[in-house]
Amino acid sequence: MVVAQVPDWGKWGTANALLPRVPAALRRVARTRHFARGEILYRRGDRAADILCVLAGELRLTRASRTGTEVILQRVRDGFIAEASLESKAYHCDIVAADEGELLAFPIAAFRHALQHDATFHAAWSAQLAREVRRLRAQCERLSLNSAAERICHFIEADGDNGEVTIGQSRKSWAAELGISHEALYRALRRMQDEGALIVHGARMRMRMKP
Amino acid sequence: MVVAQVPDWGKWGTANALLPRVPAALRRVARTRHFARGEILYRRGDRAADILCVLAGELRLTRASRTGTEVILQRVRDGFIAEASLESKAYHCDIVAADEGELLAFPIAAFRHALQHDATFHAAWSAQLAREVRRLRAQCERLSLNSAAERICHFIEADGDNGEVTIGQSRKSWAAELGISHEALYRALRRMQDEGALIVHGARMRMRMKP
DNA sequence: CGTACTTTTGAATCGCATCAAATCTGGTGG
DNA sequence: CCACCAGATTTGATGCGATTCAAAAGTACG
Repeated sequence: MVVAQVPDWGKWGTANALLPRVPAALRRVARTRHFARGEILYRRGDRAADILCVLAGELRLTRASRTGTEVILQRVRDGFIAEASLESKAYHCDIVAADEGELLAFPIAAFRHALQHDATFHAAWSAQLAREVRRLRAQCERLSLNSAAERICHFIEADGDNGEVTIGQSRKSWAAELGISHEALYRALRRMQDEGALIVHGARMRMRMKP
Repeated sequence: MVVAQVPDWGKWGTANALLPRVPAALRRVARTRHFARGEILYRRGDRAADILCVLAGELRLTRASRTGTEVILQRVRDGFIAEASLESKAYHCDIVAADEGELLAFPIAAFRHALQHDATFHAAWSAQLAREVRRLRAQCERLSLNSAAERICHFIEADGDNGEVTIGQSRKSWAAELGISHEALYRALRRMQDEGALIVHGARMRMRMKP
């Protein structure tokens, strides 16, 4: 792995809630790594040696079904990814770079040690896991809806702010996150616009209230 | 809430990994509660006052979609449920009893205090959250499959043991967990049996390897 | 023995997946 | 600057599988 000492902690950790709570001893053993778009950082089954935190770009936790379709399980642009790997010997998913960027890698043993000896940090970590649990429950709920339009509405309500959301990705990969084909997504968006239920401006879209 | 002092800690906690790690101070403030089949213990939006642990029977974390379909997000017969409520003021889902049974309720403030002061307990709690994260990711992956047969196979591989699984619930509610209608489940099971891909014995079923 | 619920099968309908193809886009190199 | 390419976007046609509504048969329980 291409690594380097972390140069400056001050510039990171503004958006992510957990990073500022990382204790000094753990910071000292963290390494940065640059990644290119499309790069596969870890594969399912690889030994889980590090806890990863995305600083720039985008990483995704994915799994390929038997038929070859890629399922997006987590999508992170700022913060920790694959948090559950702390408790297992190997990664259970692939970790791929959707956008060129940079990550922080914390050796797992040091990470465990820090949690064990810093209750504040441990509390922040638990809160992070709880957030991820809630996010995943919302995603399960969304995937249980059986029309494309319903999933789109659910996404805007859950991930958006007051009926408005900005899609931070291509529509094609948004479709994968919603568990539908990209054609179905395009058509559903078109129909919803025609019916006046949705207003689309590029990557920003807004639900319209029913009369 | 109908509560009572916990009579005997020795009889609980054999199957669940976390319960034996609960420190004494927290045990002293725990209460038991009996629940009847069909009872709704908490509704979405209710203030989250307790962390719940199922001792007997079955509790489910559910959410109703706009169209009225019930989505099953978690199903627990032995262990903690709605763990993420530790981090929020209110429950985000309904908690309903699928089978008559009994639960332990830990006041949230005392639970937080115990985590903060007992690193071993806190580590066990984090591990529990991580397990739930992995379980939910598997469920998301399953719900991303778009045929009933594929979801059945995925369930047997993920929740079963070496291609064999015992369904601990009615097929109707299994269908809800798989995100398909119960008719589709019956038909898919029938087709898979006819094709020789699956052997069904009541609640137990086994995948057959391809030649 | 009746009631409530699950299990099972049938028929009709609808929406999504899939394959195909055209257009548009951003980025690369000549 | 333009040609070119890869990938995203968009539209069309077709078939399949799931949903839905309906109804019968089986099962558990008081």
